[in-house]
Amino acid sequence: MPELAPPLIRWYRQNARDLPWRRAEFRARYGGWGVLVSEFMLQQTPVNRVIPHLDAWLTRWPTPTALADDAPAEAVRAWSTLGYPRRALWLHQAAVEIRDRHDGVVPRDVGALLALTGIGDYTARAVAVFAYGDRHPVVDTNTRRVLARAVLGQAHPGAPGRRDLDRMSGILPASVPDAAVVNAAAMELGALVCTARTPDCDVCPLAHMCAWRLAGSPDNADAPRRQARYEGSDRQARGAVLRELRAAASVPLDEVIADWPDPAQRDRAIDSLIADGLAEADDGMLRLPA
DNA sequence: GACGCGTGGAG
DNA sequence: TCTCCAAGCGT
Repeated sequence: MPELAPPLIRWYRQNARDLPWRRAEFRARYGGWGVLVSEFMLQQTPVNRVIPHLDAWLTRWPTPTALADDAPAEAVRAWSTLGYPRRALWLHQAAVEIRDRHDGVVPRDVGALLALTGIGDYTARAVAVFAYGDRHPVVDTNTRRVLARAVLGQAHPGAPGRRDLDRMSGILPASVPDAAVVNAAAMELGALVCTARTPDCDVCPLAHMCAWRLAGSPDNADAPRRQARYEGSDRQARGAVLRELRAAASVPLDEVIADWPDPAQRDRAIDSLIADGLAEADDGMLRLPA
C-alpha cells in the first residue's frame, strides 16, 4: 500500500478549515490551555457549536488557575447547552490539578496529561501534539473511520483500542511537524470528506489508494453502536433539572421539574446528578456545586 | 468491553 | 416527524 501521509499533507494544506485553535494568535494568547479547553468542548460536540462558547470561556478564564479559583458551579453555568455537563466539572477539576500539581501550566507530557481528570487517550495526545508540537499518534473517531476505510477496507471502524494508536503510528512520517499535520489531516478528512454517512469519495485525496473504495465500498457488519432513545430517557430528565439549576442560584427541592410526567424518574435524575457532583442538596434546596 | 452521559443541526 | 450523529471519558 502506498503511503497515506503525502497526499494527506497536501490535501490538508489546501483544505483545512480556519478554526480558532489553529490560529497563531490563539496559541500565543492562550497556549496549551486554549487547546485543552477546545478539546474538552469538542468531545462529542460539533465544531460550530463550540466556537462561540470557547471564546467566551477563555475570555473569562484565560488561564487554568483563573478557572480553578472560581466555583465549579460557574463552570457548569458557563458550559451552558454544550451538552454532557460532566465535562464542565471535569475541566474545572483538571484546572485545579494543573494549578496544584503543575504550577498552573498545562503539562506537555502525555503521562501527566492522562493523569488529569477528564483527559483520556485522545485529549492527552491532542494537547501534546497540537499545543506543543510533539510527535504522537492522535486518534479520534474521524481518524478511526479514515483508517478503517483506507487501510482496512471496512466501511466502519470496530471498537476502539490500542491497535488504533499503533495503526496511526504506522502512517506518521518521521518529521515531527509533518507528523502533527498528518494527525490533523486524518481528523479533518474524516470530518469533511470521509464522513460517516455519505463520504464524498470524488474529492478524496486517498480515493486512488483506499482499500475500501478499491473493494467496491462494501458495507461491513459491525456498524457503530446506536445511541439510546433520548425522548423519555433519564438523560432527558437530568438535562431538564440542570437547565433549571443553571438558571437560578438554587431551587426548592420539591419544585425541581415539579411537573415532570414520571416522578420516579425525576427523583432518579436528581439523585444521579448529586452522585455525579453536578448538584448539591441542603436545607431543602438544590443547587449547582459550590 | 459495553454502557451511560446532553444538545441541537442535518438529511 | 424522526433518525442519525458530533474532535470521548469514566466506570
